[in-house]
Amino acid sequence: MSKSPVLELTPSEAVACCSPLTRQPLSSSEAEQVAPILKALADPVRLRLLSLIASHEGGEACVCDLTDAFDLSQPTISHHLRVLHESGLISRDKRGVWVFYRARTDSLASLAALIGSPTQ
Amino acid sequence: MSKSPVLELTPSEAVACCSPLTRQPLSSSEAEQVAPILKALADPVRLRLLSLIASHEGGEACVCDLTDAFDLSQPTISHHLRVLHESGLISRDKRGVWVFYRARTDSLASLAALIGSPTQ
DNA sequence: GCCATACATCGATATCTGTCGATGTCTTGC
DNA sequence: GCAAGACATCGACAGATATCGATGTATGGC
Repeated sequence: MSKSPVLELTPSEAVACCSPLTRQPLSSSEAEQVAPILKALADPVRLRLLSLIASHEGGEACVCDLTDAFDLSQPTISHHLRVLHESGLISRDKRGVWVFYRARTDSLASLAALIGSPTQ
Repeated sequence: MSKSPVLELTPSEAVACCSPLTRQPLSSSEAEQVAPILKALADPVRLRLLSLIASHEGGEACVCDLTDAFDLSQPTISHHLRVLHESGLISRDKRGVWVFYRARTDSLASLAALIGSPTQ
C-alpha cells in the first residue's frame, strides 16, 4: 500500500490550492501541507543546491556537478537532493549513468505567491 | 559584546540583498543568512500564527488572540512567536498588559522575491 | 502595597535532522 | 560476464528543536 493508483501530486503542487498567508488564516491541514516544503528549502545546503541547479547551464545539473561545490560527502548531497525531490521542488531525470536534476520553477512560484501576496 | 551600536538589521531585512535563487548561485554566506528565516517559517504552528496575525482585524493580534486557536500551552505559543520575531517576520508592540504582534509584509515580500523570481 | 492578569523565561525531555562511512544498485565499456 | 563509475540506501550518532510544567516579570486595578 505504498503506491496508490490515483492522481499523484507532489507536496509543492498541492500548495497552489492555498490562498496567500496574509489573506486569511491558514487552516491546520493547509499549514501541515506547506510546512514540509518550506522545511525542505530551509537549509543552507539545499538552498545552494537548488540555486546551483536552477542557474546551471541548461537549467539542469547532474549530481557530479554539485558535489564539487560542497565540502560534504556524496551520500549527504544525495540525501539533500532526495529531500528537495520528495517535496517537489526539483525533478529527476536519469540519463545513462547520470541523474539530472531540474528546478521546478512552477512550485517555487506557487510557494512565493503563498508567502508574499502581491501588494495585499 | 552582545549589542553593537551599529545598524541593527533583522535577519529578514538582510535578505533583500540577495538576487533570486534561480538567477545565480547563492553564495555560502547568503544561504546561511536565508536558511534561518525559512526555518522560522517552516513550521505548521508558526505558519498559522503568522497567517492569523496578518489576517487579524487591524493587521495585528495579541498573544491572547492566538493561544485559543491552538491546542498548545501558552509558553509554546510564546516560543514560536519569539522565533518569528527574531527572524524579523513579525514585529512586537507592547501596549499595557498586552503584546501585539504584526506581520512584516516587507520581509515576506523580500522572501517571496528571492524564492519565486518573477517569470525568470 | 497587593493581587490578578498577560506574557516571557527556564530546565527537562522526546523527537527530528544533518552528517558520515559502508554498502547496495544500475549502467556502460571491454 | 566483469570491472569501474555514478548515484542511492542503510545504520549510527551528535546536535538541533518542539513541547511541557514551573517560575519569573511587568502592568493595572483596588
